[in-house]
Amino acid sequence: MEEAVRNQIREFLASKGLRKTSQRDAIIEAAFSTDRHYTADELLDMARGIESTVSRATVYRTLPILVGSGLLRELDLGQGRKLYDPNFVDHPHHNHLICIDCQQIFEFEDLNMELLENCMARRMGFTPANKQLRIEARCDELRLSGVCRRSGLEALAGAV
Amino acid sequence: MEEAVRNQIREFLASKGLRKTSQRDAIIEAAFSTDRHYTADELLDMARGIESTVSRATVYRTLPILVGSGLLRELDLGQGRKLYDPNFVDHPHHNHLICIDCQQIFEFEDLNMELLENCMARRMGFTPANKQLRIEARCDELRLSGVCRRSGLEALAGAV
DNA sequence: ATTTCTGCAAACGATTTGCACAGGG
DNA sequence: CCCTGTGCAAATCGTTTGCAGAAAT
Repeated sequence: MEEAVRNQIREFLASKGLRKTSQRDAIIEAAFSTDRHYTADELLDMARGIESTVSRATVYRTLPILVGSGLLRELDLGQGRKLYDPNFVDHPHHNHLICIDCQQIFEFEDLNMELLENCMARRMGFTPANKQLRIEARCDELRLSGVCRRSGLEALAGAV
Repeated sequence: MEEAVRNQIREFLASKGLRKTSQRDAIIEAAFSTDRHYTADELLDMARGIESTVSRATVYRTLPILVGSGLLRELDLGQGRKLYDPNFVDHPHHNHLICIDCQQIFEFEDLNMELLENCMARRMGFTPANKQLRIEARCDELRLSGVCRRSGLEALAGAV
């Protein structure tokens, strides 16, 4: 976890009068020790690797705090559970493409899209606060060659 | 409900060997009798207005069929429950702006955005199948004048 | 000492499912 | 008749919450 992130979080907690506990520390440390997406439960596992007394409830109570700090992003990609994305600071405007074939999530950024979204919102009389674009798509390579290097998946015969 | 939609659904059910029942009829009739978004539970209420024996289970079992037919769109706007949008046929590429102040959902379309999304997906080696853009935003009018004329109005905006 | 935090377990709410019966073809 | 469709109620699953004790300030 970067020192800058650690400091920002520390400041945020202090500004809200929130206390420093070993459980929160462990959750925070775990939350920013990767650049991959994770679920609340996966974060629980990671945090328990640092501090074994962390409970699921505390993870669920801490996540909204981190999201509120602006350093962690909450994603709902429509899979029945939320994902958390610590990659938010470095890439604040990234979008997500979900492969229908292998379920992998790919991040991408595009300045034009970002501008266009802001433009649309303003035109309607709003100031955008949070945007999420989700594209579900099929892998071309899998369809054309039968194999996808990204996933190692092989296409079923006859699949379109 | 438009006759064209009714016919398309009828054909779809027949092509899948699905039977015609009074409950399904009522659900289908209800599903396409409005152009507003609704939840599964709201659809249950509407369908019961037509055929009182409709159960929640049947609604939940019928919804995926309608979505599969391509005439009804499933939305997950990150509110913990799914929304269904019968407006899909007329406006296949619309996006959603959710007002943080009044929670109203506004639909809008933009050709450039549509093109850009397709372009991004193809550049990454994918063929897009389903796209969903969600913008959460604050109402400028409410912020500036303290009142929003839209609040209390129809949620389906005429924005283009 | 005061107040926030915590773990536990129960509660929650949308959705799914097993079952035995109803009803469409 | 056969087999799909149905209602009911119980099960699921991620997430939230009430409570009493633990810990931070």
